[in-house]
Amino acid sequence: MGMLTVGEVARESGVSGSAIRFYERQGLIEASRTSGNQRRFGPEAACRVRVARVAQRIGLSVGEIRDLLAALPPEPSLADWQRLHDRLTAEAERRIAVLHAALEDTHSGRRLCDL
Amino acid sequence: MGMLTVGEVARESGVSGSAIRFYERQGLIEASRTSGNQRRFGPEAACRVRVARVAQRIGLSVGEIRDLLAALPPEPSLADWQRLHDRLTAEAERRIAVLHAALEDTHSGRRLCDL
DNA sequence: GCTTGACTTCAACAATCGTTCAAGTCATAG
DNA sequence: CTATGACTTGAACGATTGTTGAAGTCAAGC
Repeated sequence: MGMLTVGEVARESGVSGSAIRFYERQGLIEASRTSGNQRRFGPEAACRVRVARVAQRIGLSVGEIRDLLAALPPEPSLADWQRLHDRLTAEAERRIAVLHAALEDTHSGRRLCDL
Repeated sequence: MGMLTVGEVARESGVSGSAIRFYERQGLIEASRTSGNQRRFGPEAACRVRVARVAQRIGLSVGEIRDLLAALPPEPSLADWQRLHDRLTAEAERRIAVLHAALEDTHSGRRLCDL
C-alpha cells in the first residue's frame, strides 16, 4: 500500500509541508502514524488537498472545507465526488451572485453618495 | 460647515466607530482635529466609507481601497466618481472571472483526482 | 459648573491561514 | 553504524480587519 509522507503529499498536491500538517490538524485530511510517530497518508490525501485548494479559491474557509470533506469517505465513489462537486459549484455560483450584487451597488454609486 | 464626529460618520455609513478610527489610521479617510483633539470629518467621509465597504465586498483589501480612494479628491467631480466606479467594476469582473475559473476546476474534478 | 454621553489613546485580544524556528527524532542509503 | 535528509512538536511570528477594555478628556445641556 502506498502510504505517503508529509513531503510526498506536499509535492503531489503542490502545497507546503507546513500546510499539510495544518490541514491535518484542522481535520481536512487524516493520517496514520508509523511506530516512530511520523504521519503516513493514504493515496487520496493529495486529492483531498487539491480539492481543498479549489474550494479555498472559491472562498470557503478551512472550517467549511472540513465539513465539506467530512462527507467524503476515505475511498469515495463517483457519486461521492459528484455530490461534493455539486456543492462546490453551488457555492461558487452563490459567491458569484454576491459579487454581481456588489457590482450593482457600484452602478448605483452616485446614489450611494448622493452627488 | 457640517463637520462630523466619529459617531456621526459611523451612523451615516453603517459601520462601527472603531472601524471608522481604523479606516482613518489606514488612510481611507482624513479627519481634522478640534482644539480638544477630537476627529472632525467632512461630509464626504461617510460616502468614502460606504464605497470602501462595497470595495471590500468585491474583495479588495484595505490597502487596495486606500490606493483607490487616494485618487479621489476631497470634493470629487462626477468624472472622479466615474473613474473609481470603472475601476471597481473592472476589479469585480476580474474576480468573477477568477471564480469562474475555479468553477471550471471543479468541473474537471474527476481528472483533478484521477478517479 | 457639573453631569453625561461621546470622544481620546494604547494595548490586548480574536479569527484566519499558515510560516518559521528551535530542538530533537526517524528512516534509509551507503 | 552512521551520516543525511526528512520528519516531529510547540511556540512565536506575520498579515488582515477589526473589537474590546481601561483610563482618561471633551462637549453640550441644564
